[in-house]
Amino acid sequence: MTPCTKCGNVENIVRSGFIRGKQRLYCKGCNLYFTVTPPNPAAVKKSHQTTIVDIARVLGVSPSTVSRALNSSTEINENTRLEILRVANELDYRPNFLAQSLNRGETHTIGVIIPDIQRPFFAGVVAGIQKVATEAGYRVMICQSNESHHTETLNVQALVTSRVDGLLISHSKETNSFEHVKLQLKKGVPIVHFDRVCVEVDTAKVIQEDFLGAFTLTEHMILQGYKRIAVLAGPSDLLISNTRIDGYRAALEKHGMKIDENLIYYSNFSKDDSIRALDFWLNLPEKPDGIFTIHYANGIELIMELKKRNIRIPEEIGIVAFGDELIASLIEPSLTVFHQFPFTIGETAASMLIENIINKDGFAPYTKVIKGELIIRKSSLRNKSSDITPIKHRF
Amino acid sequence: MTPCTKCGNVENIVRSGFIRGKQRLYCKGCNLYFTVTPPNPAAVKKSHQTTIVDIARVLGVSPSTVSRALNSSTEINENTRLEILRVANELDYRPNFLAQSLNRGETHTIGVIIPDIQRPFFAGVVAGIQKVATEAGYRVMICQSNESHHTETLNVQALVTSRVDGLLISHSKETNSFEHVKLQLKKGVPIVHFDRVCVEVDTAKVIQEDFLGAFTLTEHMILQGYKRIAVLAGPSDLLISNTRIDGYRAALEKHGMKIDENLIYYSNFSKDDSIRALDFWLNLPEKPDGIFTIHYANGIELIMELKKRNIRIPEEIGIVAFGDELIASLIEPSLTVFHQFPFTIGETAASMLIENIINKDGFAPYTKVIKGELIIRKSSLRNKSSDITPIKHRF
DNA sequence: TTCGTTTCCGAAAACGTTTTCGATAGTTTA
DNA sequence: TAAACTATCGAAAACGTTTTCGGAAACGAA
Repeated sequence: MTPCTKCGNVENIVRSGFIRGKQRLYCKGCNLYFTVTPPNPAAVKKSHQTTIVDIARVLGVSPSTVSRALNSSTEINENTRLEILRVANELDYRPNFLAQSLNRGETHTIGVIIPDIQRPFFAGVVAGIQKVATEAGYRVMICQSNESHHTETLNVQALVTSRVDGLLISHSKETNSFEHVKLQLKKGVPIVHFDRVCVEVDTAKVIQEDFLGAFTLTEHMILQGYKRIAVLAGPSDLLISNTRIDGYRAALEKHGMKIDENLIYYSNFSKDDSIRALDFWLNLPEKPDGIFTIHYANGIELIMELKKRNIRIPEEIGIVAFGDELIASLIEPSLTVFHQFPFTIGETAASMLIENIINKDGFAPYTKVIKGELIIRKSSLRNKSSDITPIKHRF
Repeated sequence: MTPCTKCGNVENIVRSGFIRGKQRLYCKGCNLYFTVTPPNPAAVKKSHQTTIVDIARVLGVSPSTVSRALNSSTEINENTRLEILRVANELDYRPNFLAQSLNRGETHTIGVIIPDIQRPFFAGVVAGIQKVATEAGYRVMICQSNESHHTETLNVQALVTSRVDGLLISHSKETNSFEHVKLQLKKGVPIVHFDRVCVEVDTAKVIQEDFLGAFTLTEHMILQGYKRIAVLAGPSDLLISNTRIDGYRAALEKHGMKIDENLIYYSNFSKDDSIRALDFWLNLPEKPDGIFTIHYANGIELIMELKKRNIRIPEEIGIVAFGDELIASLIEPSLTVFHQFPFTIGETAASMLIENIINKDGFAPYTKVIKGELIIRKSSLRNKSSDITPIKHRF
């Protein structure tokens, strides 16, 4: 029989069931349970990344000393430091980020939640974020909500579970409750909103000149002689969409034009919706002679659709849009836009977040507005002399 | 004086220097060193995320039991499991990802290195990667090399330090040595290459039909009657650029046309380079009548430039390009392309990598080719009848 | 009953760092 | 020439999990 692992005796051994598939034994003398484990013939030591302990073992010092050398603490002799660094280099030592983060309680990672990385605007923002983050020694983890409220909630949870040091959020167009961000904010997670912000949460924010941009675009049209200007808006829940509509209204009011609610069409930004809006407007007794789209992509779609229908731009219908991309300047006719600077928005948001992370307690949320720029192109230009220079309004 | 912390005696105490700013004492009786620490009046317990230990304390069980309940182990009573889950939910418990990863030795995170997130192709790839990764329960960490070899190397290091479970790489156009990936591969880090792959490293790869696509585009031009077809290539180090040139050569050879090396212009993909190439070709004694660009963006640039110079497309010069974007179909004239499917490439690469991660030992690297598609548009179409259907060549 | 069995749980090690607190030898000061 | 000090190092705790191993009670069958 098998002897007891403690007393080595055989007679007191009784079997005591199976545990995890292995026979279990009990020594009545020693009052000891044990299982018989085959001596594990190939106890192969897993080849692993070299650790601080490896270095310590090589040099016969303690792990603490190695840690001190690596972190260039003062409490270490210059010669041992050099020696440790040499060995570390020799063994291609890389600190284990997980262990470091766990110990320090910070990951030096920031989480980003955007609706869709494939939209050039957000890609630009991400690039800006990465630039600033990298320079400050932060990693970036990106999640896409795909314009879904639910996915956005999951993203927030996933990033918090990953213990990111802070969160950068641009909400999905669906999002109409903000409990998921409030919860994290209450827990002390630094959060900065950008572009699609929400007012009911007290976070730092980076926004565009939504109101002024819309105002400028609309006024540009008015000065060009457009009489009935329609708006292709976004979802009625979306803040930036509403702010832009407000800018549109303000411009009309300033110039004493009355506002026709029929000309404001709420869409979900999809191409189908754009065409539905167009159909709706063209069936109106009084058709619009100009269209302002909240989202530049819809402007492009409308241009294509109008061309298909042989409606001349800008003679019969003029078009202006919020936002800009290369394609807006290359399409025929080129699209008048209120140009935004996504890269700058990303840079700004990232540096605000890092500021918040570093100065966690003393940080007071504030809002920063990134300036945009009216770019007049052919899709709206009827009267070349009157309005060739952008109007500079500042409220 | 201060009494000894051990014997409580006062007479044997002598001062023994300062350490970290605080007076240090020595008890000769006890042979004990100690420092006087002010009792720390406000020992505020940091408000922290609830841990497994918190839950354990609440219920009077051990942390191991909580862990088992959370991981739905079998070795736990159903009632205690439910109770633990209830408390965990009540306290809004989130497992600490860092601790989990450190313990398990895997992060469930994959690292992605791309040249530039702002290029629609790579944004599409990233979206595809994210979809597959999310479904498989993996997080994604994205780095941009900005087309710099050095940055790419740093990216690899940063991701490995973060202990990602695997790496997805598309090389920068500058990269001409691959030691940084070889090193990680030797360490056992699973790596999958996509698009801009490298042959000298034995990794799984996802590539496009570079050869066939170029061949198809070139043959299309030949069938359309083009006689002198130029190529705007990429950097001469870049593999995919060379493969595409090979496809071009093969098509010419197949149709018995001789290859003029003057017509192959190596560029770094920049707009300036495109225009330089055009100038070069237009000053040739025998000008080209067709241009094939390795990168679709250069095709767009050339169309704009040719229009500016009042050179008719495709009558005087036709243009085809590798790669596709919305803009290629909207520009006037629309651009004939070999369409690629970035999203599919991302999906495929991600699932190959995850396959590699899961089956680390048994994984044999293989290469997958994502099919493309010839889309004939106006920029090359001279003879509408002869070549209206894409040619389907499969080698 | 009595022994083999199963079920459920706790103690403790482990993951790789950083950090706190002491300890020791050598160095300076009185 | 002690006493006070400095420079440098090690031991051990801590971060929050998971996992291994063993203990104890309850259960089943002979």
